[in-house]
Amino acid sequence: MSRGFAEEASSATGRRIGSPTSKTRAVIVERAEQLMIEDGYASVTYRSVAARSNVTAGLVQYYFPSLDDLFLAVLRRGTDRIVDEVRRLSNTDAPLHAIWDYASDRRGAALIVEFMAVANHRKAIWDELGAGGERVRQAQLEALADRWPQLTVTDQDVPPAGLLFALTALGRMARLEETFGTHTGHDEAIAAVQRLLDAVEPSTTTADRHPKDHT
Amino acid sequence: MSRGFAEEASSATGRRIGSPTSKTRAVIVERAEQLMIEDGYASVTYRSVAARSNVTAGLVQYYFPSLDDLFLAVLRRGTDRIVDEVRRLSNTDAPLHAIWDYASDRRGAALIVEFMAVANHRKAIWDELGAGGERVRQAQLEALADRWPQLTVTDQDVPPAGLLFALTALGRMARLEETFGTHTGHDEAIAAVQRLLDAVEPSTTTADRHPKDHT
DNA sequence: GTCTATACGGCGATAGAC
DNA sequence: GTCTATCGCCGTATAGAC
Repeated sequence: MSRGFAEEASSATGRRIGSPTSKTRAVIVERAEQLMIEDGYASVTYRSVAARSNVTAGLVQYYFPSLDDLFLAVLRRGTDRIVDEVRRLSNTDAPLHAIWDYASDRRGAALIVEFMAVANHRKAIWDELGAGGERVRQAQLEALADRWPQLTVTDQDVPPAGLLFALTALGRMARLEETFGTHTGHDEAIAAVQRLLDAVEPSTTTADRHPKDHT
Repeated sequence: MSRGFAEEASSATGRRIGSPTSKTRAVIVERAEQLMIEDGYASVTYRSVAARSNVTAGLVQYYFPSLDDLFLAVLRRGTDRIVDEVRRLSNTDAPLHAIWDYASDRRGAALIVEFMAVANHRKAIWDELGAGGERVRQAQLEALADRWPQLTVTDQDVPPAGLLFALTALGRMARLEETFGTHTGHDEAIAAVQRLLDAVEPSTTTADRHPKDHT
């Protein structure tokens, strides 16, 4: 799921940049993602990432001339991983349950908040986040559309894309609000979704559904 | 809609703090909110707020010993304003439409992203954001519960709180994703919501519904 | 290609003078 | 109430060692 083009955020000064395939570089991206999840994006500094990666701050800058370049790398790696996982999970015979599980993922919701915050006023990351969102949703839609004729959606004439978005919005927002201590209405709405899902997609496969976390 | 207690975020050092009723203070809070909406919370610095308010950075710090105190003041003022507005809007004979309009507000979605980002790893703001979310939702639920018996919700046996959350989640998430350029499924889901709303709450009142922005 | 050392202005925050 | 001086950390840039 690599992309094949660069599109860096840093200014076009004549500085040298480390190889994209460097082992050190990969470690830095991984540690930066850890820091971002644990302490928020504001805690991702050259100095803090360097300390976690056991390298110097200058070396981090060698691979990522600006912090935005580092955020972009973390975002891309994450999106690629998610698209792969969505493809894998959706190709079961319970695509709707898979979508719901993905939307209800806690770690995913937390990372998305961070990236929305980072991206909100930085164009390069803004673009990548929007494109990444579409990439994921299109992958989901593809898997869903394949199975659509076999599903018994009696409820309303809401097309697959609409149902996909609705499930995503409900799951994500519940997790988001939950994070901040707002709960009113969650149980009632989630119960309704579960009922709908189980009616449309009888659990012929695994018994343990709706895990709260995954990688 | 004031709160009546302080609960500051700043450390309990023995520093002097400006009066909460100061005119200068009110100007600072207003300018800080402007900056936050326009350029994001990361652009809210003592120096930038001071410049906008035509005072020195030191004076801003006299009223808000830490930046968190300033964010808290902006958040509280905003929540109070929203609760008032929700109370006013919900006491029409179309509470569901009012909820939907509120959830679909663009400015609201943008501010919430900013505050989620600020609050994510700062306890004092985290608490206030969660409590504020509940305050708003309870106000909405109150208005909705009053009219619930008169509404013809045929769809499923989803209780008022669940419907309230679902409408909020769908509207907010659509606006959020829209901000970043993700659109797939929005039109389909929103059309379904509109159909549901119009069926349950026939438009006996105003004709122009679903405004995209309000204060 | 990898990596280090150093410098600069802006930042939040503190202490204290007017 | 208002404002200044100061401190340590930050992103970023540069010059150069291996």
